[in-house]
Amino acid sequence: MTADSSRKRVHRVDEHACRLSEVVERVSGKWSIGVLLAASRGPIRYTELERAVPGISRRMLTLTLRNLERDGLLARTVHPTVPPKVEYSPTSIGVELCEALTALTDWAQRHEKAIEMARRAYDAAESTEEQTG
Amino acid sequence: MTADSSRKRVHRVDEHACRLSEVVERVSGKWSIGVLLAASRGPIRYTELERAVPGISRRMLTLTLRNLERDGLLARTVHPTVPPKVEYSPTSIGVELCEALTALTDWAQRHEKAIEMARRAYDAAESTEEQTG
DNA sequence: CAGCATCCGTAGGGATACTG
DNA sequence: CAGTATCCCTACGGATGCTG
Repeated sequence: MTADSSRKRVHRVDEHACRLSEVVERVSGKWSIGVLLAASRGPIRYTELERAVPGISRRMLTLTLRNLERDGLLARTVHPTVPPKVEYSPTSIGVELCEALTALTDWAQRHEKAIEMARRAYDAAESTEEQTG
Repeated sequence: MTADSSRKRVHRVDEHACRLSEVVERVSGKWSIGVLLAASRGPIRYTELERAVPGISRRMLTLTLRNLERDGLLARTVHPTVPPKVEYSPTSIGVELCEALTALTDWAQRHEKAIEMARRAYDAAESTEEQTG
């Protein structure tokens, strides 16, 4: 911490934040994580994914797959047979992303109790405030 | 990889995916990352945040701060002076989260070119398909 | 089987005027 | 200064019928 840096340097956070936001947006959305992880196991078919990600609709499965494919995280392979067979596999950068995401999973596991308590405390404080007013 | 695990075990992905989704949801939303990182520098005031996160409205700044505070990632300190002074600081788990997020930033930095190319390739393929049809 | 097309509801977010 | 309250709008996502 230099004398200069104490002058409230807001800058430089931006590039970092921007890059990070893009990654997060990539895996945000209600189903992206589920689909990505399910497909990260190796080749998996459309209908298998549908069962592997409970509650997802065909529409959302397709949309999510297209997005992941577009970003190069998943590869789509069509086998020109009848009936059609389509398989989704993780790409190398898709696998790497999953690995990077484990840092978040670890964090979540370490602090899930703390977060739960923080929420309870916050909500409790909110409702007592209403009583006071 | 045991013989058993080759039997397309879809299960167990779920817990992992679920935990992960919750973390991602926590930092998803258009402004969460920006605010979190800006505040992770140490105590910072409301108006300073407003400038540190360009483009954010008061409404969204407040909403984002409340969410981060509720999850215990940020702490809010009110100094009962006039004019009022409110400072936001990262909590320990907030700091840890930022550290965990660097894994994603690294990934993004390593592959930003590849992603860009994947997108271009995908979009190009899409538009040529339209021509063919 | 693996999608695409359509309709529709909700929640996230933008702009901004007002206030303790 | 540090918010709240209000209005509005669009993008995400759910449900479902159709098709190569």
